[in-house]
Amino acid sequence: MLEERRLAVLKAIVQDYVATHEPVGSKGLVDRHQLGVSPATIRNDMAALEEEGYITAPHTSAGRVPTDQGYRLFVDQLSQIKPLSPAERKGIDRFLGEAADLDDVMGRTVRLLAQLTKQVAVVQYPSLARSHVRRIEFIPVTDHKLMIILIVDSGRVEQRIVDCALPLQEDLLAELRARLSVAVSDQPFSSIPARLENFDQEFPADARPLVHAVIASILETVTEKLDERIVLGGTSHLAHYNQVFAMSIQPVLEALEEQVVLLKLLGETADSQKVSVRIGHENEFAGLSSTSVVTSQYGKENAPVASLGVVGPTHIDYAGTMSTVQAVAQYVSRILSEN
Amino acid sequence: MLEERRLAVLKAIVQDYVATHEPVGSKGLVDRHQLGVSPATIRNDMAALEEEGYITAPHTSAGRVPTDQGYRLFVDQLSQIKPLSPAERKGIDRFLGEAADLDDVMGRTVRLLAQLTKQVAVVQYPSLARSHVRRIEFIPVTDHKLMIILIVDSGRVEQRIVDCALPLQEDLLAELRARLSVAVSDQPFSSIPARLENFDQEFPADARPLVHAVIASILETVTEKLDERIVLGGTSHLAHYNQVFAMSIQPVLEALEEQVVLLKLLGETADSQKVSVRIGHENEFAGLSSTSVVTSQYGKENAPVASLGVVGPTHIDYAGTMSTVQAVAQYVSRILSEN
DNA sequence: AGTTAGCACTCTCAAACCTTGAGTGCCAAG
DNA sequence: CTTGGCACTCAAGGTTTGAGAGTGCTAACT
Repeated sequence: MLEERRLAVLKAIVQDYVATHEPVGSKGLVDRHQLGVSPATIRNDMAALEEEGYITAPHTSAGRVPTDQGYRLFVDQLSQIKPLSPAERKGIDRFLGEAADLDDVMGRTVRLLAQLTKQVAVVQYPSLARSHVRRIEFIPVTDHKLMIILIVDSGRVEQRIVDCALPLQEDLLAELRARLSVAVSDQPFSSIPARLENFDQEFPADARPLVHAVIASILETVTEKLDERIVLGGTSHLAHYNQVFAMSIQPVLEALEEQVVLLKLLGETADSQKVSVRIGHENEFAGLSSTSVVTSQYGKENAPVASLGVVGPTHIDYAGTMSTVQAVAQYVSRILSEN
Repeated sequence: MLEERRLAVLKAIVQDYVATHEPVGSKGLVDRHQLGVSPATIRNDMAALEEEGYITAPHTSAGRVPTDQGYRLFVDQLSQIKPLSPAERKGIDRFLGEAADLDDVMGRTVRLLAQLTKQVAVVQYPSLARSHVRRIEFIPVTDHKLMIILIVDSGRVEQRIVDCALPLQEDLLAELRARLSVAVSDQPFSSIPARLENFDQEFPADARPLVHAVIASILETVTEKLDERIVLGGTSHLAHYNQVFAMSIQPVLEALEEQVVLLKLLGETADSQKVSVRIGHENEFAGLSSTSVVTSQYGKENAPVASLGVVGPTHIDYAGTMSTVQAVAQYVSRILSEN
């Protein structure tokens, strides 16, 4: 009985605060919600909630504001993902459906997410680490230079140029390509280092320099280039908080400029198809300690290839944002699998 | 005589205002600069300068602030590009010298520019429109799918996949590649549409579908993909102005998110090796009307391939910024020509 | 002529002060 | 356990005041 109402009060507080961005008091609560009790009773509940750390008062005589912990409880137990309206779904479908190549898909996705949520959107390119090599090709550029092209199943194409001490020999290249093809085709990137471990043993000694150079280059691509690509959008929405809310966006902008931070942000997405939410101080990075991050993975059912999401203030509309992120992730998954 | 001192006064005002970001008064001017006259005399000059529109007073009893027109005069006549210190040159050299591939060069450049100038940095990838095709290659992906790879002299590699109605024939492809090679190798992109105009005539009728598809795809790459790539960095520096100066960064962030705007910004760079400066309202876009843009082209001596620059407040350190932008552009040019 | 000192005037900024109102916590009664 | 009543607290907004910075003007000086 009492427990139940307290949760209802917390829910109402979060909803009101998200809507108005102003501390919410007991009077307003009973006005705007059918709680069936008087403000005084609500005050008692609020005192209890504050005691337990779910809400806090900015100062003696203001209303209450949810804490990170309060939002957490709200997200975990009190909010349900609301399905998008058919119109929204159709809009997403149409906008993303027009995309031509991978770059286009990523670009459109980030703009779409930013626009729908009115927040900063973050979209990661399909991760090489979780992709498979589809093909490998060589293009001799000059006598001593070879371009290696890796075609990846997610649609990405990686290329790299190798400098070789000795002139390239066509037949050797063909041989190398054939064997490499067998060795790495349709294999996950993560398994490639192991697969190429003793690869050079199959070749005669005089072919080793070239083989080594090529393998080294591939390994470099496979490991180094794993610093994935990320696109960002909607940063101008940040300026809004700055004015309305008294919070500096500098640290946030700084964090968003760091690829490393973004990668970790998206990388920490729970390994499930569900949407993941990190609230305020749950974020590892100090600069993001007053923001919430809503992410989801996309890709095949059980084999996500990357993540996307949005970064917003902690007083974000969790239900709406979560559903949008989830929907967009699903659409991107579908579009990618169609190619 | 009188003209000369007035200019000196304007110069001093700009310098002081850039340094302090506060309106500068007659008293402070004579204190900080050796003008050899009394404040009262300066006041007369200031009144004249205001009359002519070079400076303005925020309110009755504050000092003066340069107008866009004032900055313009300062940049054109009163400031000289100061050479970088050897230490700075060395720093640039070392940092950019480590770059591996084109992506790396661009990424490092934008970070470097942002860090050196403490402003938002904008770097455009070498423009395809001003590049030359170095090679063209085909990779059959499936029976009906062909990947076309364009290797560009600036280091970019463009790829595109063509869907073909008929199965691909190896010999036809080889033939096509050979002829295309002759037709477009070492030619500027801009000339390609013309060169491919009647290209299909050389082939037998039954080969036309494939030839058409390939040509269409190349033309598409050549024209559509011309929406160039641009990287952005140092946006967090914007937050600083927001706090110190009372100017909203929202419109600026919005403008910076629009590829189109950025492209135009960089595209308008004067066609010379010199640094170009656009001040305040000289910028076409309303969102950037309180910012200054300092850009320079980079590339070969007489054949620039793209532009880079920074976006900052109108009260930016023009001399320092211009020299930094110029130096970075030169280094990037050198590094690119080395490959 | 051009330059200077002197002076009255204007206007912003910051501090001090007051008032208002929202919201709380507690208590005693239902 | 709930509720109405009441005293209390505190932030926010408005007003007043004083100080300070800077200007424009005039009259005298070189």
